[in-house]
Amino acid sequence: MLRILMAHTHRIWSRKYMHHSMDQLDMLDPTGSMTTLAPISESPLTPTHQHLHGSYHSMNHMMSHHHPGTLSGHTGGHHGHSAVHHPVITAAVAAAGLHPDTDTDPRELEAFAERFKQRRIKLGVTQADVGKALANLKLPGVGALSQSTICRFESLTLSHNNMIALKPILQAWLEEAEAQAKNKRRDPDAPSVLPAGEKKRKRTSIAAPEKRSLEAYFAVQPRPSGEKIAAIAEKLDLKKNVVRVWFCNQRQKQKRIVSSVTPSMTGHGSAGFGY
DNA sequence: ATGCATGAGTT
DNA sequence: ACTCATGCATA
Repeated sequence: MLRILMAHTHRIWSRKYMHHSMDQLDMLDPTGSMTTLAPISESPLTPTHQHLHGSYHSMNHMMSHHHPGTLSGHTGGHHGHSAVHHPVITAAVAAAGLHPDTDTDPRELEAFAERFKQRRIKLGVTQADVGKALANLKLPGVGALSQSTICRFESLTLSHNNMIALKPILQAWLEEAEAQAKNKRRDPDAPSVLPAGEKKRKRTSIAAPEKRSLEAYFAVQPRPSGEKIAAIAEKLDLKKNVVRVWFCNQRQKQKRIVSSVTPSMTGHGSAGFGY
């Protein structure tokens, strides 16, 4: 939790003082009138990939998007300072038999995520395997999950609430898997054959220079108005939607337990500061 | 492991 | 138009 609080603090700090090194912020004017959308030193060799996605949209993708039943009981404020953290309240709740935040405690989540990964690997199971296995677990309203989600769970790159919702499910799988491991098991997987004739959608990629600009804008105004988004989009020569989504995703990132901003060292209990 | 995106549910 | 959980595609 200490790490989280510190990371959070740092984040605030960053946004407040970082512009000493970001000259581009001069034209951001988060207070409204944006008459200063002047040209910033942009790299002339900026490949624009955004028009790469012609029509990668097939109805099938929409339909096949099965939602395993949103298993989220997100009741507002999932931010570190819930009343249950108060010593007195915690004691009271504990006395009442209700397990307070033994389940919601970030440290517990972190500890579990690590144990989970170790034991999963010990079992010789991949993240993708776990995701699929969850469906076979047949828990109420629990379907399969992607490799992405399992990975994010293990690396704590999910929201606090998301982690809490997934923990019991993954815990159940782990126990089941280890139980069977004793009885020795193993079966070859089914060959995943993609439904013939499907256009794979292309992932639009935002070039580094544009990304840097977006980050600068975000530092000043994480939630730009539609108009500003449009202006930024035009200025960077990106589609408005791409910019809007970028900001949304950026905001989501901020809410992750572990801010993955440093692609360097990954997943090790020692001084793993995200930043 | 992570970037860009979708879609259901909110505000 | 946003938040949230989640995933395809890709580095």
